Amino acid sequence: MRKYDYRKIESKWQEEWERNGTTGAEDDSSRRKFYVLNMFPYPSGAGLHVGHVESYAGADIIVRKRRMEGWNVLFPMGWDAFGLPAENYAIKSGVHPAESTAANIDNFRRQMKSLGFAYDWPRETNTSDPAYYRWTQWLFLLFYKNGLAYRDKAPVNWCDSCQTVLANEQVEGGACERCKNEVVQKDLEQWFLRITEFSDRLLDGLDGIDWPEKIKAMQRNWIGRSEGVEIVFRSERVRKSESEKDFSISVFTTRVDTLFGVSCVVLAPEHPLVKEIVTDEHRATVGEYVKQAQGKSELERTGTELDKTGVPTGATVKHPFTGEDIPVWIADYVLATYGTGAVMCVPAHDERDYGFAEKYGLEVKEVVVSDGESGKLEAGSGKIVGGGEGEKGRRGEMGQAFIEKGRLVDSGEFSGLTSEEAIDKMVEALASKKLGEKKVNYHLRDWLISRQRYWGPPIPIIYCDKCGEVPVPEKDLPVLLPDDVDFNPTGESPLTASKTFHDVKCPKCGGDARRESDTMDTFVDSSWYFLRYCSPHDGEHAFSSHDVARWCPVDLYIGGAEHAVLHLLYSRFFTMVLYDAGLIPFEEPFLKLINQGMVLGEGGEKMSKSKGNVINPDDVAAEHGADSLRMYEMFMGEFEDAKPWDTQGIVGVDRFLDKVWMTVHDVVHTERPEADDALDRLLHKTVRKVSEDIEAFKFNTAISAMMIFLNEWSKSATGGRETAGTFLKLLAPYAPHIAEELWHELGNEKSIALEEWPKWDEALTKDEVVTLVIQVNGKLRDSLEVAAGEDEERVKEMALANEKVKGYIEGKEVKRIVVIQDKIINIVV
RNA sequence: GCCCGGGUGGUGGAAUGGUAGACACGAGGGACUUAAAAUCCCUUAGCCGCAAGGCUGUGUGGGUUCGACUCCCACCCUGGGCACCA
Repeated sequence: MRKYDYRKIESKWQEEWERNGTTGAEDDSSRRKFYVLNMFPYPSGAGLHVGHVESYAGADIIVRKRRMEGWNVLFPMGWDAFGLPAENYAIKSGVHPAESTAANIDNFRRQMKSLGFAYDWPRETNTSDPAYYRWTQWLFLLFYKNGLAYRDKAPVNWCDSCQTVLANEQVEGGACERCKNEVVQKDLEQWFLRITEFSDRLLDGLDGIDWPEKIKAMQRNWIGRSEGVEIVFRSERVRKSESEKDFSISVFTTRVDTLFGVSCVVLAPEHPLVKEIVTDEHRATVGEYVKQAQGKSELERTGTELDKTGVPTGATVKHPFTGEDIPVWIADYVLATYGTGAVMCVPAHDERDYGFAEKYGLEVKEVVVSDGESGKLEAGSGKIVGGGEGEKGRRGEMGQAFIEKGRLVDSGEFSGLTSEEAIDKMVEALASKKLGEKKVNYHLRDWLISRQRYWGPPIPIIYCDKCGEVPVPEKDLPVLLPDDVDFNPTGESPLTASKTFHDVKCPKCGGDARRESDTMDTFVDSSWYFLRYCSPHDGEHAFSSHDVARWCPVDLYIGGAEHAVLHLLYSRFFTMVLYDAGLIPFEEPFLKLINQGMVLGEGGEKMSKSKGNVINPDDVAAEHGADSLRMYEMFMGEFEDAKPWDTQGIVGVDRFLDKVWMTVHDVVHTERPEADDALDRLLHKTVRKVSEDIEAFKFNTAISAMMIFLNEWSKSATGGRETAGTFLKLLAPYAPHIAEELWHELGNEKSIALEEWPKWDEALTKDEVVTLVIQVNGKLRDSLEVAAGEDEERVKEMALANEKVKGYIEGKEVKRIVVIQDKIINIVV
């Protein structure tokens, strides 16, 4: 049985706060601003998840405390409302995505309000609202005008089950991140955003922002900057027939120092030179191999690990230094999309090359870079031999290639140089022959934003037979999504089915034209939503530069880590583009990022429908109240760690809140004296602990401190209205409803959310009497109660006079006494 | 393979060089009650001991230090991310 009716007081105060606009940001530039943002949710049919609650409650606590401290805080919420699930639901049920999305949003909003999150509701934003996506389209045109949006035919990722192309970032291990279906490569004409132009800025910017190292590392890896050398291998071939022309192959390598170990040059099967260079003798086998490689999915090609396949082309190229003939092969372990689509194969110094060379019995050149200890590769076998003991033997066992740097051997004029020196010298030598130069490559690809689906913002482009690609004039925005469409996916956008949409007049020449029928990736919507919140009702601009300059960048961004190389990378890219366009005065959108830890099921496994271990926050709130739910999630463990749900554990928080209720009521109804010295000191300690812990996101230990205080206070006969008021202010960010109710029962009129955050007196957080631990040789033997700040000599005397201590030091020589003031004394004998 | 984390009671977790296990759950015992619920009080790392007390203990093995969960080295296990990027 609960001690109070949380249902009644929670809904009462939620209505009251909404009526009085208690939680809004103010248009007041005289106070310090603070912009806290939760990643906005996709409003799914399943409603809010306890993981959402974790994230939102953490942000809400920070926000409420900062507001009480006098900051002008912006804390908005909105909906990432476009996306596939709504469309898939429409295919199944016939309900229009706009309709199901609106219903889901209503449910999400109801849930959020029922949990008392202090969002600035008048700023609510919905990406599927024409008033929003009009500006998403406007931003696309801005990119287009600046040469940052382009259409290109390229091999792209296609998901057959979602019936659309995907960005590289949306492919996980060769499968669609959404449906886990295998992704295939297709050559299609698609729209791209030129994110690669920002590779270095996206990389460098990471150094200046306060984000988890993990996310930064993921972005660095994803951008994948790699410095190396592009080497040109020339054919200089002796022509056997007219069809055989001279050619040259560029390869990219980060290890030009191993150039004297090259066994062959390997092209990706898709490399454009393949058809040109293959000799008549090998044309059939090469053609067969290329066909077979293209039939393989990404998953098959990358899944085979070290089992390399390939075929020779019959062609040869000249080694740039020795002039030796180097055979040219094709193999599908070489990626067409990275570097030049061709590599030099150096079996002695690269494990993949080693595997390839071994399989096909290619000539394996001996080690050309050595650490001076390792043995050489045994001619022909490729095994490292003659290593001897220790280091060398170990390396031999692990086999294969020596991939570290060292000193060059058997490398002509470069022999004897270190790898680093050799790289410089070789680049110089290659450059003078025009056979090579330094080159930087990136893993990052341009962002493919076309989607062959309905429920997204239409790409504002018109194709005219006469004028070609024509951007929709700004005055004609938004390009509205039509309603007369067939949702069943056919591989073409459902928008092509709409005649009213598809057939238009060219804005330039007035002739017959057709609209681009693809929509944009929903990640485009979410790349700028944090700007829209600053002036959500602006009908003239995507955002007001004035308001954005006031509120942005976002000071604190809280959300899941799953967006590391998606939303979090794209938003940074958008921000840089808008900065360059002179529209915003900053280059990084989110100064500090915190990832909440995942809330796991009771067994410690991920919550999932199939496991049947999903906890519904509505159920928990109905049974325990919103305050208990919020507070329990904060108490479960460290905010950033994954933690399992424990249905039994929440009663601890119930009991705590009940005890708060009883204790404050006792204060209200009896004439309790104000806190005595001991309780007052504990209160000051608690104020400090809670204040500091909130700033450090250590909500669990802040709650623990409040529990400790309450346990003492409820037992004490002292601690009146003043104590109660201070305590309730500390509690208010965590459990806003009960705090508000009791605050009013104490006789206050104004909302506790508008009160001032309590301060602590540093002197009162220190005890007058401290427990001093006595150790002998580092082992705990006894303790002393002494006045704080007691003199060191005096403490030593007391310790040596201690009866227990005497027993341990009797007959031994005291070598040293270590005294740490007010903490410990260690006697070394 | 590479890059981040993490390993502490029956459980969630505290403690970032100074009394390991705060706080909470669970469990055991007691009070109140005709009874139950609720509440309150006590016990709760392990081992030895009637007790006073002692010994052991933070994944494993070493090291630094008066003192190590905390710092250093090596290893084991585990969660997550990336992965034929040349």
